[in-house]
Amino acid sequence: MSIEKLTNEVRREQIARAALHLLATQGLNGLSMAALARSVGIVPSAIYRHFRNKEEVLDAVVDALRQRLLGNVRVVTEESDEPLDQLRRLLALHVRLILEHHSLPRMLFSGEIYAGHPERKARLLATIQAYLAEVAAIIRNGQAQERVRPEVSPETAAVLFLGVIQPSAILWHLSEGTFDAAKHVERAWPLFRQAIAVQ
Amino acid sequence: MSIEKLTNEVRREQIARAALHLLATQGLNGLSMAALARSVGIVPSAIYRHFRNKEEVLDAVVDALRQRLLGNVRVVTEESDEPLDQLRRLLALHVRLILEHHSLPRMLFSGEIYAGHPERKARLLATIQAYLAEVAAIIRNGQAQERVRPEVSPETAAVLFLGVIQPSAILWHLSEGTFDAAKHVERAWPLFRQAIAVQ
DNA sequence: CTCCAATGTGAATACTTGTTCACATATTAA
DNA sequence: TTAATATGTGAACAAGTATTCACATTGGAG
Repeated sequence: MSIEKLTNEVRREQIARAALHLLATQGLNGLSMAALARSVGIVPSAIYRHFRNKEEVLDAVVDALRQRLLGNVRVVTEESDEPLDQLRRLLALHVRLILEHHSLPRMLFSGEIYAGHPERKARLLATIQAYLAEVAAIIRNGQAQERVRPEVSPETAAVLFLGVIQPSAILWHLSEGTFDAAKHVERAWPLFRQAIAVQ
Repeated sequence: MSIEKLTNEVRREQIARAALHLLATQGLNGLSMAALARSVGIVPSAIYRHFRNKEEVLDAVVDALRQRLLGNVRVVTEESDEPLDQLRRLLALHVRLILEHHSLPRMLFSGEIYAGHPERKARLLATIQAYLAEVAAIIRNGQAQERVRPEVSPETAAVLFLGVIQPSAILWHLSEGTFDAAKHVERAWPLFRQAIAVQ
């Protein structure tokens, strides 16, 4: 009956990861401090050694996800030079993010997480807009290389890019995996390409 | 200090409408029986004269929304014969639905409402799939009329159709109206059309 | 090895949750 | 007008919420 003690840094990350998982599987209502503590094997009050309150836990989750999203953009711009190819790869990475973290991206984009909390709401909007800006930049670059039609609005196309992924994430989650998100995105990509690419 | 009494039918609808509004503005967490009762000017226990429990309230909300969604499809098929025109109109109606009911469709499609409740989860999936099937039917009809390219998968295109609307609904809600959903959809429509239509 | 700060515990806090029940009032039918 | 029924009230409920606090235990630095 020995109590295992972990250093703050480690526990903090462990808690954030568990919170992310709870949020993805059970929704915001499922993320109680009690449930969170149970899922990492400690007592609720112990969480407060690592986080000031629940707000800080949620902020950590949002931060973690923002890093993953923007990290994906960095990866594809390093892997490829061709804008349309970059977008195709980004789509695949985003799908993998969804499959890994269950439906957390769905949650991020659903806005459930911020309900009634204007401060985090703003941070969430900023995160999504940062991601959109990166996608728009890729599309703008595609226009410079004459791969994307010039009359296409990069901002509009970027939002539509999100639309390629998001509904499939929801359907995948709702159908408990029956709906194949990866396959859908694979099929939707040619449509998106047709929507923005030259000829 | 006279207590106003309404007939079951009226009160039921009033409660369902208030629940819908609470859900749209505050999220699932904001929809407590206490808050719901307060918003219609009665005491929490009085709700149980009209609904067996909270489940039944949520079911009523989902039902109301399903009727609106499928009703929109019926409207556009009566208003127009040209499939692409039908889709354009359906898009506009869906946007109006979002603007009216704040972000309830966002919520429906986000899956927040069912978290941890498999029975309603299934009903929700069925609702969305019914809507998708209607959209796919329009697209299939478009292929028969040689307005939509034959190699396009109607099911995939229907999901992408959702993707035209959904992200904009979220951004509109997150940005507190700063992001103009109607304008985005207006601009995204030519892209979607380009994606599926014959040139 | 000893001591101390860091980490975990369990009880207690005040509040909110959904729901039930006996009672009161308003509306409707006889 | 009276009686019956539908609707609303307020108190009580057990369970769950986030959070605080005094105390116990651990791991590592001296």
